[in-house]
Amino acid sequence: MTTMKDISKRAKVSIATVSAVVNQSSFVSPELTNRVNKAIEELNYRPNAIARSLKKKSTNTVGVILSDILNPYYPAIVKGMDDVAIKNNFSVILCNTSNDQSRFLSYLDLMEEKRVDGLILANISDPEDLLEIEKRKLNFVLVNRRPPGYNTSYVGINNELALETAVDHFATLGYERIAYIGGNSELSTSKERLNGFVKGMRKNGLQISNSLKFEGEYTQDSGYASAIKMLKEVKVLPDAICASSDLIAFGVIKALREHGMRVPEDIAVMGNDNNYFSEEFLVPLSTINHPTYEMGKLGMEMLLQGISEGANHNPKQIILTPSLVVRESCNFIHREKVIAK
Amino acid sequence: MTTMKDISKRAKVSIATVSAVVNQSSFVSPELTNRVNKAIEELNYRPNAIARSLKKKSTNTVGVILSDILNPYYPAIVKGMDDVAIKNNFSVILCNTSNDQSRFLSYLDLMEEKRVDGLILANISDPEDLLEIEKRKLNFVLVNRRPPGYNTSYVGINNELALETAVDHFATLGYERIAYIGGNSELSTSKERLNGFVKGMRKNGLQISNSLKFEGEYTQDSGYASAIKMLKEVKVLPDAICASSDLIAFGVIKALREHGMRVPEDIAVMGNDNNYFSEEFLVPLSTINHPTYEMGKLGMEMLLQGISEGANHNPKQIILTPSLVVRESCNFIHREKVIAK
DNA sequence: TTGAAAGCGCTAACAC
DNA sequence: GTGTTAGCGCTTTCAA
Repeated sequence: MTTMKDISKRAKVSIATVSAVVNQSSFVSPELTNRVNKAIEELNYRPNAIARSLKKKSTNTVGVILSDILNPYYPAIVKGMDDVAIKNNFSVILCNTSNDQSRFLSYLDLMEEKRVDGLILANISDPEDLLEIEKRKLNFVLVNRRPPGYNTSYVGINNELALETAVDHFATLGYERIAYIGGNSELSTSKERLNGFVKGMRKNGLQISNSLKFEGEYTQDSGYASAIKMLKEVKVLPDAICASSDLIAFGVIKALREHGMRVPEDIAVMGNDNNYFSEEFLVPLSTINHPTYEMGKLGMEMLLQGISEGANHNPKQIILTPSLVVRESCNFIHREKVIAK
Repeated sequence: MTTMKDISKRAKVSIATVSAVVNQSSFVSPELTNRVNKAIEELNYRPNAIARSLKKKSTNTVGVILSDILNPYYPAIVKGMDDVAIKNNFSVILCNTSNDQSRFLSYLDLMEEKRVDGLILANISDPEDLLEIEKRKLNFVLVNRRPPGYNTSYVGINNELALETAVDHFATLGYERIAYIGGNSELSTSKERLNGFVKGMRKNGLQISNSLKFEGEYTQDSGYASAIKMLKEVKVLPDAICASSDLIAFGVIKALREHGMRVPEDIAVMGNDNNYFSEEFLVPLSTINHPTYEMGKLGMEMLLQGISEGANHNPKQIILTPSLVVRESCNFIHREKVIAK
C-alpha cells in the first residue's frame, strides 16, 4: 500500500507538501502540485483514513443502531440516513440488534472503540438504555422511539396525531364501537398511539371499552393473536378496529377473514404507518402515512449538525406529521347509522 | 479520552504491560494485572480501535455495498451478514448505491480509504464494475448477481432451477400457453431465470412464443407496465405467466385485475423469490422461495474466511437451492385440458 | 512557499 | 515478567 512517504520520495518533495496537496490545506506552487499529483496517479495512492483519523481525532463515521432491520418500517429510514451521510462524506456503520439487549450493549462498546463521531439510535425506549448511551459522552440522536421525558436531539413522528386521525376517520364514516389493537405498551410509540386513540374517541364522543383494548408486539403474528383473542372473548364485537401498526393490521385482517368476517363489510380496520405493501394487501389497507425516509434524513442531518457544531450545539426535537391514506379496509359506510343520526 | 498511557501511569506499570493485559497477549503477573484492571475500571478506559488498526494494518471492518436497500429482497441478506459479522467481532459499513454507478465508485474509494478488511457486493453484473473492484486488491465476495464468467468467491441462488421449477409447476397443473415477464436482461439473475424458463418449457414439451416474452426492471411498476403491454399487443392471451420476481408478479397481477382478468381463474401467475408479503398479497402468490438470510450469512462467512486465510485461501462459489411455494395464484385447474389428455 | 519534526494511541520486537 | 522503544501514516506547528 503506498503512503505519503512513497509519494514524497517520487515527487521529490516533503511529506508535508504531499499532505498539503492531498487536502488542499495550504498553498503549494503549481509546479510541486503537479509533481505530487503525477506521483499519486502513478503509484495509485489512496490516503489512509485510519491514520488520518488517529491524528485528527475524528473518523467521519457514524454508527446507526437499529432494533430490527427486518421490520419494513426501517429500510427507508436507513436509506434517508445513508443518503445524507454520503453527501457529507460520512460513512455509516450499521448495527442491527434484533431487539437483543446484550447485543445493543456490545454494539455501544464497539462504537465507542471505533471512535465514531456520533450515533443514531432507532428505538430506545428504556431509560436504562439511555443512561448507557449518555455514559459514553458522544454525540447522539434518537429516532422513532424515545424514553419518557426525553426531549433533546430526537426525531420522530406525531404518533398521537396518527391515531387521533384514524379515529376521526372512523367517526366520520359512522363507526362507533371501535377496538384498539396495539404494540408493546412499554414503548413510547405505543403509549403515544394509545393516547391518540383515547383522545380521538373522547373528542368524537365515542365510548372506550376496556374489553376492546389489546396489547402485544409490533408484529403480524401478534396482531393475529390479539384478533383471535378478541374474537373469543368479546361478546359484542366492534364494528371497527384501530391497529397501531400496519403489520398488526395485517395480522388482524388475516384472523378476521379466517373466521369468516369480511373486511370492511363486517368489521373495518385501519392500519398505521403505511407499509410499502399495505396498498396491495389482501384488502387494501386504509392507514396513516409516516414519513420514514424523512425521519432518517432529518435524524442524520441533526446528528451531523451536532457533530460539526460541537459544544455550542443547540439540541432540539423534530416531530413529523403523519397523514391519512384512504383505501378500502374501512370504506363500508354504515348507512343506517348515518341516516339515523 | 483516556489512553493506555494514562492507565500505565495510574497503575504504575509500563504501557506494554497495559497492552498485554488488555489484549491478553502475554503473561502478566496477577498483581500487575489487578492494578491495570483497576485503573481501567476507574478511568473508564476503552481501547482505541483506530490506533490499533493503524498499527495492525487491519480494521476488523468490512464494507457491504448494496444496490437497493428499499427492495425487500435485501434486508434479510443484510441481517444474515450482520449476524455473522458481529459473532466474529467485525463491524459492517453499509453502503447503499440506489443503483447509482457514480455512487458505487465513490463507495469503492471510500472503502479503500477506510481500509476495510474486505468487501461484500450485492449485485455486480457489469464486468467493468468487477474490474473496478479487482483493481483495489482487497478481499471481496459477490452476492446474488455476478458478471458473466465470474466463478470465484460468490454466493447466489440457482436462478435457473427457480424458473424451471415454476414452469414445471405450471405444466403439472395443465397450463400450456405460458408467458414470461422478466427483469433487466443484462443482469445475471435475469439471464439465468430466462434460461430456466426456456429449459423448463422445452423439458415439458411446451412451445415458447416470443411475443409472450417481456423484459423490464425488477420492480412492481415494471411488471405492471409489461402486463399492460401484453394485454394491448397480444391477440391470444396466455393462460399463465411466469414473473421473474415477486415484485414483478405483484405489478402483473395488479394490471390484470384492473383489466377485469381474474387470477388465477383467467390467468395464473407465479412469482419468484418469496417476498415477505407475497403470502398476503391481493391474491396469495405461488412462488419460489429464495434462502436470502442464508445467502447473506454464507457470503459473510466466505468473506471472513478469505480474510483470515489470506493468500492461501481457496476461492469457491456457493449456489443455494430455491424451492416451490404453492399458494393461490395458480391453483385453478384446467379440468377440460387435463381430462382431454 | 516548503520542509522538519513531533506526536495521535497503539503493538511488538527486543532488552533487561 | 516487565519495560523501552520504534514506528504504523498522517496532520500540523514552526522554522527556514
